Amino acid sequence: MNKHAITESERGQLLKTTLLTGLQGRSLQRMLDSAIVEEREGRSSVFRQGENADAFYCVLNGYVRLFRLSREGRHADVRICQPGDVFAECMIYGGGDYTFNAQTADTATLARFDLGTVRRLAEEDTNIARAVMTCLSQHLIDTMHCVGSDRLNTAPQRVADYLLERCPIDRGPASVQLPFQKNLLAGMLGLAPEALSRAFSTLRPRGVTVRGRMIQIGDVQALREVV
Amino acid sequence: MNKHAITESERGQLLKTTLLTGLQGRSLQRMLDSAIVEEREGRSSVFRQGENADAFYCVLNGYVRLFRLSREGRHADVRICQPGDVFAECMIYGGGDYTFNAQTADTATLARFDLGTVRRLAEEDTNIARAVMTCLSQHLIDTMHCVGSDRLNTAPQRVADYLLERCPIDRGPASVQLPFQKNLLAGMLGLAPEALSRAFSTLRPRGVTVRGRMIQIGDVQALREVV
DNA sequence: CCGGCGGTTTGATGAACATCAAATTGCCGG
DNA sequence: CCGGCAATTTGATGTTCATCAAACCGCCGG
Repeated sequence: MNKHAITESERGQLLKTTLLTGLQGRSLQRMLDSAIVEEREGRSSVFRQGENADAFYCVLNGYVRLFRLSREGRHADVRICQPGDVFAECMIYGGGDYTFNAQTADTATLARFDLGTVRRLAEEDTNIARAVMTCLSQHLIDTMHCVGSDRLNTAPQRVADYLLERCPIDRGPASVQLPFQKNLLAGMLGLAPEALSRAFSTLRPRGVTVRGRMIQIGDVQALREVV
Repeated sequence: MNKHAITESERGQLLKTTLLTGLQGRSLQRMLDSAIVEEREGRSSVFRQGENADAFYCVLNGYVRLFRLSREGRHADVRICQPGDVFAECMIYGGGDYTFNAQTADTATLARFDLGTVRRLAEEDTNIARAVMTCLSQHLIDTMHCVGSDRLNTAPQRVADYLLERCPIDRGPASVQLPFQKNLLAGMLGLAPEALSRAFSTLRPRGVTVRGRMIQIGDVQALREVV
């Protein structure tokens, strides 16, 4: 793993993250100054469940799986983080140990923030406190949505939801390019990879065709009926 | 629904909520001053999904279901709130509309906080900001735990988890008194009531006996093996 | 062009859980 | 103590999804 201070292009990516967007001037600079950039290999562990929490992260590039392991060794993704996402920021005020594992899915660039430092900054600087609260709030809303979605919708419905959410248009045909392996999408939707594949098959009569990472949607309106 | 300013005994209960515990002095007083207490009947709707969000709540007494409805009318609980819990606080900085429904399960006493007012207080008062962040963080950690638990554990394991978490002791026999109907427990664990009942049956050979709301555990150690 | 490898799909099977219906229990007011 | 109602349990059944195994595909290095 390669650690270094922040470069100009990384600065641009950091500005797009849920945490730093909305910050400017002195507040922004303080946050940027406290960041350390890490270049990581694929499948590298960022932290493990049970370890003492000392940092949280922004994803600049690549993907990170957050997951838990059962005693018997089964594996369940809790969240898939993309560029722009922030993770483990709940530990700033959550204290104690990490409650899940984090592992890069592919080579990834992360910005690391020290928990204590940011906690101090948040207490001094109202703007930073607001940024943290906004980030936590959005994250909580998303996670509650995830619980509801898991409990309410079947696999094809969750897949249709995902596709519709990144559909630029409202009606007629469209195409969606998956930003990562189907493997990760399965984890994001709480499915085994096989189940994702079958969910796509189920959607085929509804006008969804799959070619690698490229998904063609015959009619967006029609797909909306599935959900 | 009966609305009134805060009484002395309600004050005591509010102090125990995730949000106000940790606050004192002037900061605490500001929050208390902004609260309105609502006495509600059972099954009364606190707010609905899609409505413009203008308030969040602390539960002083009784229970509140947070749930989503599918288009076909199916129903899924996202969270069951108990006395001491705070809900919809993610809207302080989440903005926009409520993303789920809230309904009292039984007669309940809630403290209502105006979103705009508390947002303003949080910007002025570092202590209040810290309280909000702590509350959001804990809530987020719990909700992520819920996602992982739903995806990783079977019904009997989730029930065992629940029982063990409110078990005062570490080994030997114990008993746990459910604070509410099994109906609510089922919703909390993401199960149909029938599935909860069957989960208890599954645990019977492991030394768990059920008599109404009173659950007897033969050996806590043994139950821990189930998880 | 060939072979190999990882990711994906397909097939077969079983476990877990929802759903519907009916029996049972618990609880409350009379 | 007796209904009566709601909550819970039990039974029967079907759906959904995980799991294991095998086939398939795309991609890359030789």
